[in-house]
Amino acid sequence: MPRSPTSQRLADAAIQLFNERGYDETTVDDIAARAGVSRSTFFRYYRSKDDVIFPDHDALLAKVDARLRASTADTAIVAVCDAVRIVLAHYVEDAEVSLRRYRLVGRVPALRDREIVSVARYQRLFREYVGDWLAGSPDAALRAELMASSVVAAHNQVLRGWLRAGGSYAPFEPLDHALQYIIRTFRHLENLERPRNGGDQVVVATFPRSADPDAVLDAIRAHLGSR
Amino acid sequence: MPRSPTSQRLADAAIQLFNERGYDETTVDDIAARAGVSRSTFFRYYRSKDDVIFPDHDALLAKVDARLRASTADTAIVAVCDAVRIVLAHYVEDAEVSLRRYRLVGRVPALRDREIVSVARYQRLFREYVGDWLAGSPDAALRAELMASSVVAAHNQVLRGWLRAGGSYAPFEPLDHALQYIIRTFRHLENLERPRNGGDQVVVATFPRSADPDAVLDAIRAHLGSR
DNA sequence: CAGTCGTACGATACTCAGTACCAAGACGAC
DNA sequence: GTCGTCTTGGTACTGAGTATCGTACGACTG
Repeated sequence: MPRSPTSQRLADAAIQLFNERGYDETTVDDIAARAGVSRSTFFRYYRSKDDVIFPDHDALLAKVDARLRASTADTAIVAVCDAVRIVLAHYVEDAEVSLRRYRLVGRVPALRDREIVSVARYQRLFREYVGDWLAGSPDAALRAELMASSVVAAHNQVLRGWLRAGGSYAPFEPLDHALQYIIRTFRHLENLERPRNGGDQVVVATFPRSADPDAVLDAIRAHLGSR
Repeated sequence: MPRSPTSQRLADAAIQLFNERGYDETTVDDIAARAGVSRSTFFRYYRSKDDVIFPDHDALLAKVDARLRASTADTAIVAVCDAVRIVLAHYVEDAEVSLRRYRLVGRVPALRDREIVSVARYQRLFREYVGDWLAGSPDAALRAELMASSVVAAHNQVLRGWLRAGGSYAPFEPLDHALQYIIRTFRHLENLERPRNGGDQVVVATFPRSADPDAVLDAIRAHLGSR
């Protein structure tokens, strides 16, 4: 859906004014005036003053949700990692807007809070998805929470790096790198949680050939932990 | 610091009214009136209307920060896991208040958002702490973000369970259980990240003896991943 | 062309959170 | 007694967000 011209003019006016005078120093009347419309019209297009900065989160959330539902991945964590790519892709798509918003949000605490809340919505979506997927398995809720928060954290980390660098590279390899961390991690966790079907499992640790034997023993003990 | 009587009366009045009429339907004037003070006085004790629900987050944050600085743990993740206990302990300490707040926050979106923002502050604190600790090691920022978010997620998960159960048990064993997940996980991650000093390392995968050979190959490939 | 219906806009008025400022009382120190 | 400080109340203001009404414009129909 192509945004209406009025909506676009309002967004442009808002960004301009926020950069000129700052966010708190800009009133909705100012924005409306510069866009050449009335205050009423502003609130018809945006529910609140900060909505003009975070417009399409709802649509993006819906897209992510759809992707999750349509996923054919064989693991919850893989499905979520796949879905989070959509989010990053969306930021990269109009890098201009993302960068302007990033610089603005960095200066205005109220907007930072608002962004945190938005991100939490994605995390919640992931958590519920993984929770359904794992339903019944031990510690399902906990693992769902951990997976969701990890994926979101990885995404945020990569996104922030990309934004700080001014969007000067394609951030998808870094994202995949980070997500590999997580996938390996949770595959590892699944192994930890899978002493079933008779326990006919061989546990092996890997060490540098030069390692101190005592260190090896300590590490093995730690690895086995409270299993 | 024992809270002043006026502050206490205001908090009580607010809770009462929020439960009677709902949060949005209660004005600051109402609260002040029921507490028998003026509106001005309310804003002297609480910066905003929702501050009356989330009072001592700043103090708690400071306590957590102090604990981190004083930590003698040998691993960043252990230090953070230790620090997060303070937070849970604080909730458990006055379970009454925690439970009332929990029930209220569950019904009021604005308060939920506010709580999310508060939690993010802890996460940020953890992230910076771990980031400093790991400074220089590969993927330090990413790992710091992951550790911080995981610890916070585990804490939230345990806390929510405890609150949902009406605070009917001591939540510290569940917390330790969850934190064990994380500590094992990140110890694992450190191992993955240590193919240095010559790379004279043997990589070994572990599988049930009954596993399908193709599945084994796939898993090994995935495990090696982008290493 | 005339009538009409729906939509988008402007204008006004209102509620309420949050800020700034000032005046009055309480209370101890001296 | 008086001075200074600390707390409170009162008053006025800004600005976000809501509700409502009237109206102009265009489209569609007869």
